[in-house]
Amino acid sequence: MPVIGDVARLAGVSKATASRALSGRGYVADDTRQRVVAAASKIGYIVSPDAASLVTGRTKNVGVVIPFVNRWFFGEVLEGIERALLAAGYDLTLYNVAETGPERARVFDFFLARKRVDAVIAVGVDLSGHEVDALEHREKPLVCLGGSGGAAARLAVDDRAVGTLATEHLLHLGHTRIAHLAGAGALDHPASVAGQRRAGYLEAMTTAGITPAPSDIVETEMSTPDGYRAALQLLGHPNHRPTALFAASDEVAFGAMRAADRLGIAVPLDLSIVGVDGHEYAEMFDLTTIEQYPGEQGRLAVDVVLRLLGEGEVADPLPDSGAPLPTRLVVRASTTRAPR
Amino acid sequence: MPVIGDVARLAGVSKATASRALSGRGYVADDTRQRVVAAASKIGYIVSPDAASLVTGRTKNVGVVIPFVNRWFFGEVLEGIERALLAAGYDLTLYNVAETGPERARVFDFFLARKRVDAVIAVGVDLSGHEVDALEHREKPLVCLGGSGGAAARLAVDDRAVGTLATEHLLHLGHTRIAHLAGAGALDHPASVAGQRRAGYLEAMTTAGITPAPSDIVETEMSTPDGYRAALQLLGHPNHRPTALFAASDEVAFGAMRAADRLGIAVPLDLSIVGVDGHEYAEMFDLTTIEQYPGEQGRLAVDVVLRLLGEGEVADPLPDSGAPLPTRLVVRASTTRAPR
DNA sequence: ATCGAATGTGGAACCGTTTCCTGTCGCTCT
DNA sequence: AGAGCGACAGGAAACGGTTCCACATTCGAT
Repeated sequence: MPVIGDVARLAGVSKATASRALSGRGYVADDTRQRVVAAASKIGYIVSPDAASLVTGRTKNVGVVIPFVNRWFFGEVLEGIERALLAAGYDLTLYNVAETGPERARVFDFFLARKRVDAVIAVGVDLSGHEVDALEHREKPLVCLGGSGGAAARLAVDDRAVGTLATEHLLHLGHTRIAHLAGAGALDHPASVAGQRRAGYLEAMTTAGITPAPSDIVETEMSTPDGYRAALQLLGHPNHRPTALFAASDEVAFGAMRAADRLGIAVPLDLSIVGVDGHEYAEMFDLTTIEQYPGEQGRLAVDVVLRLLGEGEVADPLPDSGAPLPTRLVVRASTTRAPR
Repeated sequence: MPVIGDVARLAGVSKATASRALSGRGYVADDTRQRVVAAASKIGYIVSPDAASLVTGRTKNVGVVIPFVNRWFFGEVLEGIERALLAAGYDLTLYNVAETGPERARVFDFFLARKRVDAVIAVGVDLSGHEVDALEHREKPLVCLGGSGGAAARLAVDDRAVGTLATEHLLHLGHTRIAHLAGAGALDHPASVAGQRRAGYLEAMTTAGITPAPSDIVETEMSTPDGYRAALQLLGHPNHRPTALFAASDEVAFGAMRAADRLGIAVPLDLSIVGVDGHEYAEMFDLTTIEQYPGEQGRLAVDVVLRLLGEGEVADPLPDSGAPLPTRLVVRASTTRAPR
């Protein structure tokens, strides 16, 4: 395997000059540079990133910690991040970390603490103070996308407003008995995505002067199968039933639609359903939803990270760091006016 | 940031001994090791993987190239790989590479060619000879999971048999007019997953003495929305319709079920549907499917990779390298006897 | 008692880059 | 004409580990 010394010899220059010519830093005469580049490509030279980052301290690699890869939202974010990072010449090291536990601690204390990543993007994970400190102490920039606990740069949708908006949409349609399939984990972290959406729901209901029955709020994982289960539980009592349902995510909503179908409840005639995410399937299922744009969010997170790393060329200005990420209510056929 | 010299000094030993004590290679007296370890943890020492891999030539990092992260099958595989790699102390660098093109070439010629990964796992990607060579030339082990073109270690389901099995299931139920929603890309790569499943379907039909009408084979992307579109096209002519449908994947099958619902076609009364994958939602949708176990497949791929890397501790024996990965037909309510 | 192997430790070389420091030009400015 | 500066190139010192080699000790076997 050729090394830079080989390139230098072939081009008739010193290692120092070869390095400068290839990296584009420092003064190199134009024809010299050309000779070096030609020599390098001739013998198929490729720099050793290990050697380079050993001396520069930069690895051109960012770590992504993400609790799921197989939930639509997270998958989209991951794709967005990957694409943007690749375009910037960065590698992406994936840490799929869900629950708290020894495995998670190992990721933070061992994997991320090593010098292998220049920065970390945490998506949808509720970081402990200890975890944030560990990163900060190593001087690794940290960007949080959603989730909670991050003291650092944070990008997030206003999930409370999302919850309010979804609920108000149903209220405006005349519904009063509005149930909520709430994302679990809300209790541990009231600041979490699911907790915020639930808070927004409660706020809208309270503002409308309605107190939801406790049995009208059912916790569920943010998945279709569990949404199905939760919806069966919620809708199982035929005598008195909600006329509308705010599902904490589109995937939950799909499960609820399936449950309604199974129970012979017509959507939207007997039950209006609204979800959150703008899932790829939402259009097919005619689901009213509050869209967010996870792929774009991932791209944005990369923008911020690159800026934090002093990668100068990023042209577009930073989005107002405080401002929440955009969302949009898309009304489809799964919601309609409340029956009299 | 502490370096190994600091640890050595604090423990009163040489760098060499400290290194041996921490890595567990070579002879170190037991009490010496303890002193070194204590010193290391006291000052929070963590090895620099760059420095280590510079000299050893091993990075403890494997690259995964995968065309989608947001299709269920691929997401599951990725999760399985991640978990297994993490457990073995390896990092996973993700390359989300779909189409052929300059971006893909860049991944293979630049990213993967550098010394940053010890090996590559390619899942579901049809590798060109050039791409395989590039890796081989750098002496990087390559494990292919599904996909085609890999000359190297390959793990795969027998997708032709899967196609046959699914079709035979429908034939046994008395169906004769059996349509197929075929995964696209089959033409470019007849050896691809989708191409094999289609071949299996054709084989079973031919064996049964049936020649499917060309309009009964519709190509679709392996996604629910596109399955929906394709099924609408397939089932749109009310006069003569298939009584059964073999969808190239569960996700396609879900789209087809939705399309049937939309068209007022009852499943399974008017139309039996069988899919492939064992998708997380299959049970909820009562979908008959041929399960495969992508998470497990990912774990297996990691096993093979680790073995190729000479990671000795992996206890369980290699699965017979030629043998196809396991699958299982799971019959649910989406298939039933053909109407008379 | 002697020898060889096994065990334990340290010094120094090495991995492949980047970058600091020097040094040589050739040019412009005073 | 001499000083000063910018462009260019090379030697050598890092970066932070691992491992080869040499050397010292202990111990069991002959």
